Amino acid sequence: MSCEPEIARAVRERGRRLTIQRARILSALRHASDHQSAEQILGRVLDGDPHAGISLSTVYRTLETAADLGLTSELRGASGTAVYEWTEPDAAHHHVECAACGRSAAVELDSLRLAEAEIRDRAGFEADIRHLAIPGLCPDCRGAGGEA
Amino acid sequence: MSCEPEIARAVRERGRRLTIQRARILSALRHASDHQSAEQILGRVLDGDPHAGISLSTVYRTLETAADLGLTSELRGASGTAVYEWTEPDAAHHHVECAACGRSAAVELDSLRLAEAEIRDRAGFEADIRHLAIPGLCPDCRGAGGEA
DNA sequence: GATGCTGCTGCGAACGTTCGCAGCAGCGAA
DNA sequence: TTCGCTGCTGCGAACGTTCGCAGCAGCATC
Repeated sequence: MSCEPEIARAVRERGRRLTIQRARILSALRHASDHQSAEQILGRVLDGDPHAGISLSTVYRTLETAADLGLTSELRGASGTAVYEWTEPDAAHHHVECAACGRSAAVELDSLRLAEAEIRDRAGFEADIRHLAIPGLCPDCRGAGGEA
Repeated sequence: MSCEPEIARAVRERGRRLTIQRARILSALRHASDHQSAEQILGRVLDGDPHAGISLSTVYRTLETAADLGLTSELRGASGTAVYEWTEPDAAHHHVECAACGRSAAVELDSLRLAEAEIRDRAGFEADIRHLAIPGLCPDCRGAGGEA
């Protein structure tokens, strides 16, 4: 489990170095079934090896680097705490997050491709809407009378 | 300038209290020409009256309350620092922010209304896409070869 | 105008995240 | 295999933001 050739290749391919810390952090995130906060990821790494001696700064930096490489993506929900997930290349998707209970769901939104075109036309910007956290209300909280 | 009847009405209409602090903070944001960070808003208030004695906590809380009332909206860009703007009720719009230089532009995106329907159909969530900060590259930075 | 309820405020501590720095270690070259 | 460059790391401080608490003050009522 110290190898993960896919990770190693992806990191080195773009001139980045593969350190033990990066391998462990990315491996932990990859095998997580859910979104993970930086602290949770560090917990998982230290769970596997309490002597790993990895700092939270390194987790943040690794996740930033990995996002840059397209391996992971960051979501900043209403809670304020950022969560991270492993990005399967073929699974472009978006997240809706309930403003009342915090639950989130993944949806693929074709209409956002139109939005990219709209943005290019109207503002000249090249938008990047591959991952987006959209606020809303989940079915349960809608039924319960919203957030009020 | 201590009155601003529109603000007073909007605040009281929903059972909130109109305090001097709220009036000053919201007035400052309303007359700002641009997005303002919490600290900038506090600066503007203290500029007008150095003895106002308003704390940063109050600025944050007021902005949260006002967002709840629909008077203001919060944007969390890539910079990490939240900025706030006065919300004209008829000017629903979205923001594109350049990941390279930080510049931002406002666009109205009709396609996002489709996205709301898509989200309702596929996830059952009632999405709220009135204000959204979308990452991207501005025309200048696109021309300059992007961020790579 | 005086009174009471309770929502709002200032303070300071705490949280999650980023930054600067000195030293370490991955990777290519010899 | 050894060496050197420089990208990466751990540490700790700093940043922007949120939270808990005790006291203050807006507003309704009399």
